[in-house]
Amino acid sequence: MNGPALKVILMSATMDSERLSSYFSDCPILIAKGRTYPVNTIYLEDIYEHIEYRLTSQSAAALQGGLKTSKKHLRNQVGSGRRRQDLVWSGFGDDAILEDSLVNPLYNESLYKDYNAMTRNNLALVNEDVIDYELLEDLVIHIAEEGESGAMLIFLPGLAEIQLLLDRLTASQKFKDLATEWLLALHSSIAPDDQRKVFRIPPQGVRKIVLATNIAETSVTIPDVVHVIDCGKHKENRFDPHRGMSRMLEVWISQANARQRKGRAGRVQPGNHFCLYTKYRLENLMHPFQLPEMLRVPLVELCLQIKLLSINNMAAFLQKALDPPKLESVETALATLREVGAVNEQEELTALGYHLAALPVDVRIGKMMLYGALFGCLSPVLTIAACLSHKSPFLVPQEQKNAAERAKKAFSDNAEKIHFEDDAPQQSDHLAMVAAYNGWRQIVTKKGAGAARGHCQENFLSMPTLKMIRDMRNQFAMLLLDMGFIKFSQAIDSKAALTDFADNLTQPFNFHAQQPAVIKAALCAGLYPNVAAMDEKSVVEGHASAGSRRAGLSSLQKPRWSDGRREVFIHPSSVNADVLEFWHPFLVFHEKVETSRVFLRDTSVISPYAILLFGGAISIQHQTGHVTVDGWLEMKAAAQTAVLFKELRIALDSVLRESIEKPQENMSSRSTEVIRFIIELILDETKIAV
DNA sequence: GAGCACTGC
Repeated sequence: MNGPALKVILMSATMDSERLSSYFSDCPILIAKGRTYPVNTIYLEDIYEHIEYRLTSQSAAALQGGLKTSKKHLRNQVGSGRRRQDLVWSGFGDDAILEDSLVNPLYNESLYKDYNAMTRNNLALVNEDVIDYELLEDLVIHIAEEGESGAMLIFLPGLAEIQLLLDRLTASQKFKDLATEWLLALHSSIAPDDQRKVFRIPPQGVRKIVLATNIAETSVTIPDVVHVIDCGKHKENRFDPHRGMSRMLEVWISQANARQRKGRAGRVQPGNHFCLYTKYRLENLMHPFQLPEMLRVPLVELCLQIKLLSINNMAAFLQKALDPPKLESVETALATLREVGAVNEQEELTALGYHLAALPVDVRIGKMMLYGALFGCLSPVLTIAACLSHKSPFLVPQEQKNAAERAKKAFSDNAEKIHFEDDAPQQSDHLAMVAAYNGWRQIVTKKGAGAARGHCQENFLSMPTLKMIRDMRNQFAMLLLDMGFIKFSQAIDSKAALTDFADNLTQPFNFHAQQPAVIKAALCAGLYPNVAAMDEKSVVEGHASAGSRRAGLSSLQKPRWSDGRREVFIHPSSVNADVLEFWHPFLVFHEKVETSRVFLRDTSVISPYAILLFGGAISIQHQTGHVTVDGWLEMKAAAQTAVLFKELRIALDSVLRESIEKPQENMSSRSTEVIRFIIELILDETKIAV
């Protein structure tokens, strides 16, 4: 056949067609697009030109100061009376420095010859890196008063910014005088029912104004939008392979994002796209496309899948990708696979790696599921796995924040005392998820969907998320069954009985499903080395009797935590955020994200036993009676106890190897004994004093 | 004292 090769590419609706075309410039690509109307673009300079707005050196200074995105900082930035003070606080105390910093280094007089003096003044002073809420407010009011009818859609980077503008508009007298507006927020953490409100059509004479994140860029389409206001920024999650964690950064959008946002205006009639950035920035400073995903995310799962294809030279293979990742990123991913035990020192896929590749989850979550099956706590571990890989079922409606937090805390405190045999507060976000899911599941089966919906309302749970969690649990359970990790005490006779079999508490894989200590041990075994330890100075021996599990560690102030390399913070949404007294000085977590600080999203307090059994290398300091795990996790233990744990670890490793290499076969009686002994140890820590 | 958004085996 002659002529250019024909390439057929199936595209999802959200794929960036223009970026794709740029990759395949050698052959024509036909792109089908929905019908749209022309959209008029109004840049920052045009906004300044057309609305009465003067950026004074005072207000510009406030914009200069607010480079950080913390909420406190956001609030300071927009407060009108305290700007001078804020400047001092920001380190701009000296007026001479202040004046210097007010000059926009990007300002190019020659570009704006045809604009009026005030516009030029504003452009010379403005710091585009900071969102100007005063301008935003004026612009919204301007459009509300004079713009043609139709909904307004405002793109902002995050929830804090949405709330800030919402508060500003509600407080604005001018805006109140209009009294004909619908103000709505759109964000992924808003309950689906509230999200749906953005689709309603307002009555004649009322204008709908939606404040949204980039959820409205592709995921949610509001048909009647006529005016788009684009602040030009969004948040991006970037994985830093060097530090081994993700960071949420507020960055400039790309030209492609800007095009997509603009397109949100012209779906029912010609529209307007108001940009809070200059034409110069769009054309010369913004990247044509967003940083490709392969360069932003951890490559662990991708590398595991590639290993499964028996491709040995990982780095060379990935260099063939459209956007080859950095070598460092590949190295980090391989190091994680080695750490988890999915590949050996020679980088060959192990039996464990082979099983993990078949599970559609993060490798550590996959490992946690295998441990859950082996240690008889499958049901709760599947729930935790589903929550961590999808999303938490807990809702936090802004208006009922405190009540929602109390509801979650009640699940963690095991308030109903029906989910776990241990009735103590569990200090665990993960066990709160389990309690919430189990409670919901019981109500669904006993009283039906209607009652369950009421239960969700009362307890601030998301019904769609719980349903998704249920489906994911079933999927995971079927995969584990196929692999041979799930064994029934008596054969299941029909396919129907397999539905929700993972919930069956009479089966061996669930013998310990109601014992928090066992579940937490499985968590630690899977998620390790994602653990944090209380700062030495924060550890104060508690009031209860020594040696007892209830001993507790009390601290008058909030304890400080470390991941071994830096100070880390329990995320404020965690049930452990305000706890002063912990059962043990150790936490296990799944995700560590840096925003304003390094936060641990979901945490569970775990005992030193879990770390001794499932953590890294144990080293014993015979003289001092201290044991160190992985060189930084320190605990007190008699030398002979530590030696016993070291031996137990060797026995456990061989049991795991046996069951992972031949999951279909029944475990040898010795292995069964080892597992039984370890579970006894986990359940009754007084057996060996640590 | 804080939460861009998707997807898939």
